Formats: sequence, C-alpha cells, structure tokens
Amino acid sequence: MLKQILIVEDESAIRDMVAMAVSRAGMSPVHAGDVRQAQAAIAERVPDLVLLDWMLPGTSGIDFARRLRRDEMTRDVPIIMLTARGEEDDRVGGLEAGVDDYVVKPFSARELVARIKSVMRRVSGEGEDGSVEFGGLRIDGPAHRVFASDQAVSIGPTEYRLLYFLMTHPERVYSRAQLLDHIWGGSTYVEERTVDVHIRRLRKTLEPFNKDDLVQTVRGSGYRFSATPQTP
Amino acid sequence: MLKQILIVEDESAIRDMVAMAVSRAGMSPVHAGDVRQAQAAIAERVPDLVLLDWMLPGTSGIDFARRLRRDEMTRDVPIIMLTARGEEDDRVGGLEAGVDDYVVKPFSARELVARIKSVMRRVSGEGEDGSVEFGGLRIDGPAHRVFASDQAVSIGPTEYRLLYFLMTHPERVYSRAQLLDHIWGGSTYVEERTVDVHIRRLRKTLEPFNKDDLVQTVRGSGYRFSATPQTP
DNA sequence: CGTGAATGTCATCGTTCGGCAACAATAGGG
DNA sequence: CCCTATTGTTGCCGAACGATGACATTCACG
Repeated sequence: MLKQILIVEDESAIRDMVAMAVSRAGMSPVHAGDVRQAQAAIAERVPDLVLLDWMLPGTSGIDFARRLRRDEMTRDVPIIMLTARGEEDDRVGGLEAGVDDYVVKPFSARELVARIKSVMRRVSGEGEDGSVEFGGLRIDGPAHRVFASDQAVSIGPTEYRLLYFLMTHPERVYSRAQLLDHIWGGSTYVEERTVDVHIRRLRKTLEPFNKDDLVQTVRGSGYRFSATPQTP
Repeated sequence: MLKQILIVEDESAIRDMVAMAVSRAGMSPVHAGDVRQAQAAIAERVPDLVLLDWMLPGTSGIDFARRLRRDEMTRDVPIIMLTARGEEDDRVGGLEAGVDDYVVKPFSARELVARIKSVMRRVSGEGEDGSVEFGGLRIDGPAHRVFASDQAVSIGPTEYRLLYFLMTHPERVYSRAQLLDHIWGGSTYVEERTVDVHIRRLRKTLEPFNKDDLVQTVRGSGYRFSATPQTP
C-alpha cells in the first residue's frame, strides 16, 4: 500500500511542486488548501505523514498540529512543518506541539523527500505526547524540559534541540553537516566546528548526571547517540 | 577526483569571485558566460554542481534549470541559483524547476562555499548503509558500529572500512592492489605493504572475540574473508 | 541603555590514526 | 634441508582530527 502524504499548504504553486516531488518518490500526495480540507481528507483516510505549512488562512499550522496531536486517531501521524525563512525561531514552539521536523523555504524537492524518508524511518522511540525516553534520559516535549533519572536538567535552547534530535535518532551516526542541516536548518550558514562546541556543551550539562557518555564521537564520521557505551 | 563546479554567470566580476572561492575550497571551477557555453562545458564533462545566475542573456536561468532537469544526463546534478535581491519572490518557480538552493546577491564567498558543500552533502547524503552479518560478526552501517556476538567492538576508521568491504564481499580473494583501490580509493598512492599492516590490525581487534581467523591469507594472491577456516 | 545569557568563531593542545620501514617468521620449491 | 620470496609484527613519526577554553557578538529582557 502506498504511503499517503497529506499536503496542507495554501499556495498552490508550492503545493504542486511538493506533490510532484512526493509522487516521484513513490508516495501518494493528497492536497489540502486549508485546515477544513485537511480535516476532510483525514476523515477519508488517515495519512501516513502530514506536510504542514506554518502560515495558513484561518487556523494556523501550529494550532492544527496541536489539534492533530490531541486527536486519538492522528496522534501518531508524523508532521513536518514548512516554514519560511525567519520563522525559524518558532521551532521550539513547534517541538512542543509535537512536530517531527522542519523544512525551511525555499527548499528543494530533493531535501524534502529526504526529510520525509528520514522521519518515516523513525517510527520508534517517540512517545504519545512528543516526549522521548532513552538511556535514562527523558525529554518532556510539551514542558520543554529534560530529566535525568527524574532530576530536572538545566539546558539551553540549542543544546535542547541537539539533544532532542539525537534522542529521536539514536544509534545512528550523523556528520556535522547533517546535524547542521537538521538542527540549525538547511539555509543558515554556520561553521562545522560549531557543532563540536555544542556537543561539548551538551556533554557538559549531562556530565553531572553521568549521562555524557551517551553522546559519542565517531572519529572521521561524526557523532552518535547510543545507550551502549564506547569501548575504548 | 576533484569536484567540478560549473559557473553560469554573465558578469565576469562575479564569475571570477565565485571561481576563486570555489577553487580555494578545493573544487574545480568551470566558467560559462551564457547558456551556450554552459552546454558546451556540460557536453565536455557533466559537472558535480551548477551555479546558475537567475538573469542570463538569451535563455533565462530558470529555463536552463528546467532543461537540465529534463535531460537524463544532468537530472541529478544539483543546482544553486544566484539571485539578486528582489527576485526572491520567483523562488517558487525555481523550486518547481528542481533548483536545490538559492544564494541571494550580494553573498560572501564563505556563504557560497558553505551552501555548495551543504547541497552536495545532501545529495550524496543520507546514504542508507545497510547492515551486514557474516560469520558471527555484525556491522551496523547507520550506527557505524561492529558487533561480535552482540558485543561492541572498538575499531578504527580504516579497519572499519576494510572490514566492511570484506564482509560485503566474502568468500573471495582480493589482491592488495584491489583492496587499495576499493578501500583507500583509486586516487591515493600508498604502499602495498600497508595493507598487510591494516590486516594485522584488523585481526588484532577481532582476536579477543575469536573472529580473527575470518580474515585469511592466500599466499601469493592476497586476502580473503571467509566463514570456513583455513585448512593448514 | 545596561546586563547577562546564549551562541558562533578562533587558536591551541593533546590524542589518535595512518603510513612506512626494518626486522622476524614462515611457507614452498628445488 | 636450505634458500628465498612472501607475509607477519612492531615501533616510530608526522599529519589529521577532535576537544577545549577564551573571545566576540548578538539578542532578549529589565
């Protein structure tokens, strides 16, 4: 059965472009110009993934995302947000609403498809309400907080996003470039070394809880979040 | 093999600046002042990425982008558009044409190079390295890890590549030259004896798990990875 | 404004890794 | 049984890589 992708986007040009990309990737696109149409489509069939524009006429994308998370039927459907450049700051809010990933406009068909596949590949790990638990760490998505063995961890915004991404994609190596793409956003320009620094800061905040060895270095390849420790 | 970047831009000043940045980043720039020249260059060699000015004499950049996408030969070549401020609204059209990213003039050399790398990374990017299992050993490609009977094995980068190659091509003899080609890459020049050393190191890391006899010497020919032990 | 937190960048330091050569060991043919 | 080609082993050195601390800048908030 073909994977069905629901595209909620008011600009028809973008919608068509996305639909084209999706169907060329062997998935079945369904169009919706606003939230009403989207709900009608969902009533028809619950899609396998939702591409959701941030700005929509009437209900905003993020409100709709929250609504999807609230409904039993659609709770586990992954959501990818389409945001314009400059709206990136609202990411944290999106994470709270249980959004799985962001793609910043302008984006290429190629990138979008890659993100869709990446998100769909990750079925496991994620709890109901967008909270994640792994290796003795727990992220409470809605509350935007991190706990290590029920102790609250004080953590900065970027470290939070980094940790969130790693915890939702564990046991897998990511290069610095990939981390930049996923956490900083594909269209911002940052040095690759910056990743090192934030990895360092993340480790430092996890250190008091002895969870810093969850963040592992893979020399020549990148970083990995894993429960089984590095064997040196 | 150097990555070749085709620069299609009519203003020679910008072209030179871009070419400078590109070659300083270790890539090989090729110039084209208009679409005709660009096509000639492509006929010569298909570039690894195209930097395309939005406004060109004759055919516009976006038409050229569409043409590149239509042609089988150039379908997968990523394209970055160079646009002037104010043309940003036309982006959607460009995205439909399959453009991978935009850089808005005026841009810095560093930003451009970063974008190029990001796009190229993405294209070759999310390589879904499969997992391999053979003779009690298991390689988790995405995690970049080796397990011997579910125990994590600590292994260096080159040993990892060597093991990965051997495990994906078992029961077959490879000469040192062949191993050099496949693992080191055809463009590097290394002594053949170096293979011996790394075979040794690989055996050493497999030794604690009693898996070192999977790597077998075929005197006069090379090495082989096999589940059935050597008959001495 | 002023202040502090957050973030990106840079320079430096220590470690690891890879390549090589020199030597030891072994096999295989005559 | 010996001799030689081939392979195994080890130590060393330079280059590459990642970690880290310090610094500059920006941003939000009072």
